[in-house]
Amino acid sequence: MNEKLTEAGTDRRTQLRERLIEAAQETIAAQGLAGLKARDLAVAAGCALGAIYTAFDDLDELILRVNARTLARLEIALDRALGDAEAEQALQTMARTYLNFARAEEPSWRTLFEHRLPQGVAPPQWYVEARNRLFNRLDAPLSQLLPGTGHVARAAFARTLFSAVHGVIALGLEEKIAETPPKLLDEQLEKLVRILADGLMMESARLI
Amino acid sequence: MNEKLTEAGTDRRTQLRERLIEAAQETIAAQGLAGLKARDLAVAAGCALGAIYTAFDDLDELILRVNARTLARLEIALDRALGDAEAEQALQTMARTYLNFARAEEPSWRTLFEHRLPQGVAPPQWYVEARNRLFNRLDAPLSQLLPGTGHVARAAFARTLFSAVHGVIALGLEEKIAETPPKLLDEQLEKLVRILADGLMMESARLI
DNA sequence: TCGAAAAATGAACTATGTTCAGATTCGGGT
DNA sequence: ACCCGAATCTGAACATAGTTCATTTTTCGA
Repeated sequence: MNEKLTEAGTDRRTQLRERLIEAAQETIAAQGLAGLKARDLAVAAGCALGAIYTAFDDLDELILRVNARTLARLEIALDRALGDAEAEQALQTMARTYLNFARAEEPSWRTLFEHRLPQGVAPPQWYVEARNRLFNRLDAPLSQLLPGTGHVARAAFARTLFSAVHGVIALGLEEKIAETPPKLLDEQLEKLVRILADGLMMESARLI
Repeated sequence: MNEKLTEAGTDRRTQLRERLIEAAQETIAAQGLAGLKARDLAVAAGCALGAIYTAFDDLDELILRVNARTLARLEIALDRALGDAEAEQALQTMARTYLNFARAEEPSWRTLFEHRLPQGVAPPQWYVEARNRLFNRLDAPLSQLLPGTGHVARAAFARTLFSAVHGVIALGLEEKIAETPPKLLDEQLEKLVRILADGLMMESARLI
């Protein structure tokens, strides 16, 4: 009967969920969120239209699952690129890796931010946590550039830095036609991070 | 017969367009883009459902018109706040004003970035221009902080700065439930701009 | 082997943007 | 004042969505 809800399992229900997530991921990667249609999804996953709703409450829940996987791939890319570089170099590498990821998986990446839950519905805890893990990646380099800052303050500023870099990339890749030329975007992002790192050093010097 | 297409005019067609833009603006301001429904809009504007499509090609065009007005209000807010303050102070004021505007008109503001045209459709020229005017607001303060930089390079970096600030605000106001506390967002934004201004001064000093 | 519980099915329902054939309104010419 | 053609408006009908649920099919323990 009803197995533990948190357990992975391999029963039919779980397999169906997996096939649906897989199919939705492929559609989103190829055509973006707007290309995801319940009927097409059912065909791709080899199930009936109604079966989608036996595996998930609605498409929103499914999309969140796809987003979680996109976040996981992004984390892997960041960890790989990071290696051991330090301080400003680490920040540069992470920003650059984030840009590369956004370019390589633009529809999936954009879906992370495009998708909105119905008004008043909060994203589930597991999703919020997955998102926050991203910001933590910035903690190490920041603690080098801002020694002596408290953990909480650093976490807050990590989020701010991430958001700033994200903003530059999100708007830079926008407007498919008159998009910022790739080379220019590369340069601008590097310049922004350099200026931020310089500013952080001054901030740090000011405290001494 | 057919008057010039670019002329404002006050014929029935133009009045209908105005009523529709007005009604759509109110709906978007109150309920966001997702709250905009063709049928409700027709009722609000006092016309038949089909009449919407005699005034606009589709809802996308109407939404762009609403966005243009939101941009215009944002520009007014920036100009008012700016006055004559200079350099870092000007940047701080603009960032702060942008945040205030986003908070005061969150659904309208969010619609500026949430709305996506169908794949492959470019936004009309008049809309792109309205958007770009925003970035130009940053040119004056930047030319103080980065004297001797060329106009083109400054324009590019103005866009980058705007995007960074936008990113912090956009992600900071997200997740209605676990949203960043307002006070913290205020502080983070100020800190980011201060660090950027500091970094810009170092950048500038390096060139001498 | 049987029967009840679980799972799957897909037609039907709801909600939404868009179209279009017909009705209505408008304006100029007589 | 009247008519008629052009412009405009109308809303039922259509197309496409997500979602539901009565029915059918499958599963599996007794």
